[in-house]
Amino acid sequence: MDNIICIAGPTASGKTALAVELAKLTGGEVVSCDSMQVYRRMDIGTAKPTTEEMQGIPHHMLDVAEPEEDFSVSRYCAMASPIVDDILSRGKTAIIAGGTGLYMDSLIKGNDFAPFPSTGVRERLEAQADAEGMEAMQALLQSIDPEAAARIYDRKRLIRALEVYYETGETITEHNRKTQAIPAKYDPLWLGLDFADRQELYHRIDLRVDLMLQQGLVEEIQNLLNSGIPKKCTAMQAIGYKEFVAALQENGSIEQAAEEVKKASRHYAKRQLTWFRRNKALQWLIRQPGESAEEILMKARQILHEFDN
RNA sequence: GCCUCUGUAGCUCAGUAGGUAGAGCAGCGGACUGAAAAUCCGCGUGUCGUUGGUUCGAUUCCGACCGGAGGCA
Repeated sequence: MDNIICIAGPTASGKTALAVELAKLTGGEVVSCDSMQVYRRMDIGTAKPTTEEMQGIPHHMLDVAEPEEDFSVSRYCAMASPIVDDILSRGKTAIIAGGTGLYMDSLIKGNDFAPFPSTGVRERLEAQADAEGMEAMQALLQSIDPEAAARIYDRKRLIRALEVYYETGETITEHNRKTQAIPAKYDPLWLGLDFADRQELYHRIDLRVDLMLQQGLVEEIQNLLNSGIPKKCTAMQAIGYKEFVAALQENGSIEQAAEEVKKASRHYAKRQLTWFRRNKALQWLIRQPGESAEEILMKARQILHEFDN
């Protein structure tokens, strides 16, 4: 097993704090695995760890892109993988913590991604989908990659499957089969955070959203808007941003937008759990009602200890 | 006190011309290979307020009672 600990879990489950504690314990460094914390000037709404929360522990993969930029899994892996290698080469533990399951799995597996299409390809497919309808696109994919057509039914993935074929001449099914055959790049210890009582998680989410508002989330968003950031860039799709942007620009109430943020966060937390649950190597640290973060930390230490011996 | 309306899923409400009921939201489950905080798929048993009556059969009709809203005094 490599000297790597992955900490997965839904939003507001305590990943940031546990990562720092384990880093202090093992002499490690934290590698954030979060698709939104990579953006600069988006601190409050992404719950990016503060300097105080970091407690002197080096954190990587935070503030590595401008909000106007398009970030992606492949870019994340290209940047994070050398960082992990560097930490390991210095004999330290890499603690990969975050809630973006696709990024985390891809980093660990060392996924190779089909290239992004040259300019215009995606736009052309989008236009074609608008003009001819999804059934036509489905039929098109059926003719070049029946296997993918059978399992893909949402627009985004359908278009991606087509563009990969047009760009590389290889179907997405072939591409995926090849990358899946490659053994995983790293062999980490997987830890997962969850709550026995789901309502407890949801309550924490509510509190966190209220706290973000107190900390000045609306001002942070106003600053981004004042800087002229395009509303439809990837960063502005973040939960906690898109809802308030809409409220600000359409004269909606902040209170109502806050409720929407809480709701979207609950849905998101569920999707995160669904993603992580299929990882059978992951050892869950389930927090029982009334249990403290310290008790969870103790359980984590126990698991680490077992693996050291 | 009287009159009218109302009580169906966690919430908002539909419906059954008498044969025990269904939408949205919430909630739950799932998928996921260069947008992933994105994108998409699936899941609806609940004393039909309580209690009598009519009926082969009542959530549905009738009565009483208990909530709620409004009106008149």
